[in-house]
Amino acid sequence: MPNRVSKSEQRKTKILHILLQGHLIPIKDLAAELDVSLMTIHRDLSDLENNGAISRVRGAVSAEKSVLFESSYYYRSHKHIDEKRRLAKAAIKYISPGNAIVWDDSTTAFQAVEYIEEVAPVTVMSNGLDVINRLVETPEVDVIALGGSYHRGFKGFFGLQCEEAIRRHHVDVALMSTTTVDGTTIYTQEEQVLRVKRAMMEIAQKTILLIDSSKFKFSALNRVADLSEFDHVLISADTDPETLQDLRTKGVHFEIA
Amino acid sequence: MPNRVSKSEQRKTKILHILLQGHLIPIKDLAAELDVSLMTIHRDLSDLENNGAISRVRGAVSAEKSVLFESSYYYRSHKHIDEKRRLAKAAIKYISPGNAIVWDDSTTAFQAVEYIEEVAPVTVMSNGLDVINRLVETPEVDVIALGGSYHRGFKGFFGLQCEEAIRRHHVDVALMSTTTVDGTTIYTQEEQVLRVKRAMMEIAQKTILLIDSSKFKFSALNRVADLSEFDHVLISADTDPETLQDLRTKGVHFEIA
DNA sequence: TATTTATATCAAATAAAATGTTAATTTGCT
DNA sequence: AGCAAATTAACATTTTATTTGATATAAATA
Repeated sequence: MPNRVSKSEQRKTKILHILLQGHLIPIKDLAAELDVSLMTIHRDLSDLENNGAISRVRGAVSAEKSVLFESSYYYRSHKHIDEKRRLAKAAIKYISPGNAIVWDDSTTAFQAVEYIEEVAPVTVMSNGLDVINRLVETPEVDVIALGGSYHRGFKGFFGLQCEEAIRRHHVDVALMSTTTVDGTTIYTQEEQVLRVKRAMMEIAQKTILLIDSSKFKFSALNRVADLSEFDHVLISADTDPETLQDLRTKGVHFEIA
Repeated sequence: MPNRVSKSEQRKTKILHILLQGHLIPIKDLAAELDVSLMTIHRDLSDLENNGAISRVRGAVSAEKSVLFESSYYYRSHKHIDEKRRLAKAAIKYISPGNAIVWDDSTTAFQAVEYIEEVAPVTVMSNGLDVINRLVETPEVDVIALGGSYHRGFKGFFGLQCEEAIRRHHVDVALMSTTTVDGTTIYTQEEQVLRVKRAMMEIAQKTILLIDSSKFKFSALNRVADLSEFDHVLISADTDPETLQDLRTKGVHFEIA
């Protein structure tokens, strides 16, 4: 399966990368760097601005602070896709036909949409708009949307309404990812994301955490959980061996995918 | 703005029309009637089946009973678009910047997405997936998704979860449509749709009902409300004058759009 | 006002989706 | 089982939609 990421999405991701370097970047420089017309850059910037990822002043742009934590959708979405897909595929084996599953808004969990038909029929509950839109096309899957306030940066629904919607249910499996891992603890940057993840963990019989190799590099504000709280922790085979060894030393049980 | 309805959607609507005539129609006949290849018809039928609109037996198809009430998405969606747009546009004037609005999953209310920017910023709450997907692209609009179980026929979210999500809120305006009008009473075919509409009416300061001319022709099972319960009733100018006169005689206050 | 930046418009290029042909597979029947 | 019809799969072709850049227009800044 080839990469299905459009040129413009790739370009927007690159723009964010560039903006993360310096403070205020002239728009002309972006056009030169990415070798497209000014008009195209303007259009990209307009999209990014709509997603709350950047702010524009006349002639220049900068990244919003929240993007600095690599949590924004554009920043997350098109990196390490192969890893994420591998992790998602490995997670599928913990799901059985007839199960109800809850799925967070992470791009890692999203990749599981590709494999869900293998274990259909299932009921999938999610707060991620992309997940919902995709599964709605899959006849064997019953979809439950967790409502809430839409967050353009995460392309998902959050807030108290979402948390209450989660707690109305009980599911067999919770499948989720995280912003970052430090030691044996996982963290995320935004409180509302934390709350949703915690609620999902509470209502699930079995919890599965997917960690791609990029998650070991950053730090974030809010503690979500300890790795030991998950029934299955799946870590990408691309992860630095030292990191893996360190986790083993700390007594973490995990599976490599 | 030209019609933005794809050929295949138009064809699927035609297929449903044909199926509503007779009982069990041979697939070959459909291909001949619509002048496309068998393969294309098979693909269309597969889509319709996924939406729960038809059932297939080997060599032939028939419409599902629920479609007979014209409530299925395909059946509803591409008819009387101009009327619906006019109604939606007329309804916009009851919305002010800063308002919170709730919007049902009707195709009539959906048309209001075209005009919502005129009164932005607003907060829009809806159980219709198309509405949500569209408004998420509109920067000035805060979107609240009402979650619930996805119904493929209506392309929306329903059930107790949805109703509870509605009742958590209070909004300035509720904008909705109906399946049918008989006398001064509006009806709908499915109980879960009824429940959602009633909940929306309860939480709104001001309720607006949009009725296009086709709504006066059918009958349905569940009483939703009386026209007098709405603050504003907007009726399409294409409606039969006798019907309008009759409503006036019955003391209904409405506006023509 | 002069100059730069931003947006609108439209035509060309590119990408995506729909369609039909043919081949393979499945189904229902005897 | 074996046959015929129906369905699905695979792929080439066409059609449609989206993206892009050139140019024109408008808005902002100094």
